[in-house]
Amino acid sequence: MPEGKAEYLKGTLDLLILKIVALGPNHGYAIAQRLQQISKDFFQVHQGSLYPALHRLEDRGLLEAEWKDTETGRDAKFYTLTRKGRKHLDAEVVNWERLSEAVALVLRTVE
Amino acid sequence: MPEGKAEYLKGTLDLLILKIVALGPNHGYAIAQRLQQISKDFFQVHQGSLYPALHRLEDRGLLEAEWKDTETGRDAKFYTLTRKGRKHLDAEVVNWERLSEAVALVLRTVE
DNA sequence: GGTCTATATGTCGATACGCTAGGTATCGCT
DNA sequence: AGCGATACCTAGCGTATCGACATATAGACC
Repeated sequence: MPEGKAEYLKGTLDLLILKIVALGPNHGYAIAQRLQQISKDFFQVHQGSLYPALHRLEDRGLLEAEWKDTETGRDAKFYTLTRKGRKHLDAEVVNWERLSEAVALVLRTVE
Repeated sequence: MPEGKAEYLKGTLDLLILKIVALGPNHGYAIAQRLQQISKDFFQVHQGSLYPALHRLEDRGLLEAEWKDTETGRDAKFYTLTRKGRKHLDAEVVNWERLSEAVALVLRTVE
């Protein structure tokens, strides 16, 4: 129920994360920030959604993780898109386009 | 995992059902058929998803049910959109537009 | 030195949704 | 009599997201 806050990631989270990582290797916290920023605050990924999602994607071999220092000298886990992840991302993008087109078809129906 | 079949209703099912019923009162089985037809076979609502969704919407006061005869003389439960359901549908449409616009924003990012 | 905020990662339990797989019954066709 | 399509339903499973919590460090401010 969208009481109060109305953000719902309806299964698009994996797609969005993969896309952000495709822009360049990044760590979880920064991925969430970029997502929020690019989407003009529409997407606010909570930590309880973010980290399990990243682990899921890593387990499936779509992302690779490596501990590195950030610019501020702190440790963070940087994720990189694997070849498999790139393929999956491309497929998911097509999938999303088909889905949104199908929804648009239904919503446009007036008869 | 979308192996084999790739249909996924990711939380849009309520929206789609409300929209179909908004076209005119209808019963469950026919709603699923119209949805499949309008979406050019993209959406194939399984009965295990369909009926619980209808009950959910009825419980929330967004749909009203009434047993009536179909043209073929058989009983079927016809659903009608309530005033509350109409409001909810309108809000959900706006919500969907915002969501798909936000996803598009992310997917369009190239930098 | 102590406190606070932002950064950064993680887990746990609850909740909700869609799917698979079953079940019931009626109608029309062959 | 048998079959497929119509029409309704439930139970159990997997899984994704959320809310709340836990942990730790760096920098700023007093």
